[in-house]
Amino acid sequence: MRRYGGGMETRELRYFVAVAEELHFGRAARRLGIAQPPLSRAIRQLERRLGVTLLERDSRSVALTAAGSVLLREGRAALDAVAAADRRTRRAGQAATGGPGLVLATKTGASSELLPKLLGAYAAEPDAVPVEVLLCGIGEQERLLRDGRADVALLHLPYDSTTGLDTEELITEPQVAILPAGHPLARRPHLLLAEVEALPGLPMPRWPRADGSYPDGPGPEVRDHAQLFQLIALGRTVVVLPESARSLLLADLATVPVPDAPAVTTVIAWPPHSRSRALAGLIRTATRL
Amino acid sequence: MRRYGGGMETRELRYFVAVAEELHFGRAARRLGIAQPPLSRAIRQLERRLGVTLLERDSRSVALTAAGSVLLREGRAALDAVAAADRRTRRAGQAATGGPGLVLATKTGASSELLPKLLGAYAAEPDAVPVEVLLCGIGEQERLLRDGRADVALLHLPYDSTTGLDTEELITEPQVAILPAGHPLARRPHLLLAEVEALPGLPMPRWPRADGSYPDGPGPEVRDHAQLFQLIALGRTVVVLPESARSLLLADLATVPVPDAPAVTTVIAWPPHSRSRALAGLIRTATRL
DNA sequence: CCGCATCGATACCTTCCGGGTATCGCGCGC
DNA sequence: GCGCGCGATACCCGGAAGGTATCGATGCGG
Repeated sequence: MRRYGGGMETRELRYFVAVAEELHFGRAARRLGIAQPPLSRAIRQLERRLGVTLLERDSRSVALTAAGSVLLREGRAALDAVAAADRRTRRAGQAATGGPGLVLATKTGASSELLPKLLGAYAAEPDAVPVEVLLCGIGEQERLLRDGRADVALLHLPYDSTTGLDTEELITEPQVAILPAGHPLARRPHLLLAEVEALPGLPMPRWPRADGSYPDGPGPEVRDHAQLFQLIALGRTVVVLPESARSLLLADLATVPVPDAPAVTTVIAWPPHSRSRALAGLIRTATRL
Repeated sequence: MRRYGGGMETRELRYFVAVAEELHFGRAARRLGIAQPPLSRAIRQLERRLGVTLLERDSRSVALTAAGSVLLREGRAALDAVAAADRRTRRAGQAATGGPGLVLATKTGASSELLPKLLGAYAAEPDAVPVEVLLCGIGEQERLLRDGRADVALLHLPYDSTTGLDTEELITEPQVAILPAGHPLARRPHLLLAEVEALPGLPMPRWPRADGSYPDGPGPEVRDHAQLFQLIALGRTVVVLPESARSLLLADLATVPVPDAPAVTTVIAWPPHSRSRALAGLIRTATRL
């Protein structure tokens, strides 16, 4: 049995996170749908109750203190946990009335072979529940698991981080370079990573980050695999992907093994404390594939 | 940038967790320091807003629904995260004024060789901060990390669970049986686990669980290593411990290797998202020992 | 079968706090 | 110097949280 001394309210956390992200009380207030004065007051109260200065403010600028950055990081995690509690409880309530039993998050276009096999095998289990598949962008999965929008995800090491998640390895596969069918290197038995990266006139594509912005660089900005493959066919870029990406290839593309590229391991991941009956079943099915 | 739609307040979560743990509105209200009617109302409001029945109540008993158990589990995690945000922010504010920079949790009596070495080596680092050591009971460490009372912990696999934590392995050591010096088996070169467990009249001791209660069984209840060793010396029990426990042994005790007992790995563990400069330094020092 | 105790729900009142409007104080730029 | 942007302050209002009294149901002992 535990005691939770009357601590911070999530409202205060939401307010602080908004201000800390905007570094501007007016904008933060607008984003929160309240007026600016109550927001100022709320932050001051929070600072007084914590006995800590969170924001250094003069009338021209607002900046985070060291304690403020800690609360920004921890506060986001806490808000995610609260949001997860909310969503998962709602879903648990509706599960009885036919809603999806599990939400699985995976990267768009990835695991095109594994995923149908997994869903098929699981659906055949005696106590299977409906599985909703959530296709999402790069690096989005961890967030979805944390805030309760997903119960389980397929991640790809070493690209995705699994810190704070429980995982089981499913398959490991080598990577291949994907080239236009007519490219001179397309007939080579294999390529080295360095060779692929140094291909003149064929810079690696740039994927969007979590916030939607693109890193700097020479390569084209791509948003999904369809776009990517078309650009490769046009001879504008090149990419190294796990072997299984072959299954969604266009006709005029060729693959060449890249033995020194790190092998990609597909893992099934879930938040550590949530071990529902249905989730356990799905994981068991996955590891048996 | 993320939006957190106006969701649950921590007060509601605290209330629900109290009721779910007590399964009794009156007791829960007393525990929370409020009257019973506002508590009933708060739970009803929570249920209405979630659109989910959390508790099945007739006027004689209260029981959790499936959704209720989900909210109990997720709510505890969320409250821990909020408590962690609170505590870590407070500490970050006081850190400037000389408070402890890091709080390390370890089991009382364990790692008696490793811990001083680690603290010594870290203190010698150029940018070391003060480290407070928190001695705690079995299985308490995960909780301390989760709710922010500790920043880092020493855990012992396979006894402790590391789900949801980031870890680095430090050392792995075999286990030994600890016997009274005069015991007939004390002169054997090694013992099998089965032999130790079957010792007539020497049942394994029982350790308290997280909630303070003891599992059933024939062995004596022990609370710490001093108590345990005294009981062994008295010939009332026997135990299998990692080799390094030798360093805190009494004179009239003997150790015998137990090669088939699982090796114990000491790991340093920390919550996944909190990677402060000081913490990174401590972990680096630890892995270099 | 009838009090009686127990426990959650309801009714009603009070207080306090979250939120709004108006305004101030301050620093910057035209 | 004057306007303007921004955060802080002052003040008011409404609603929600909390308390007291009471009800209604249920199980139990006499």
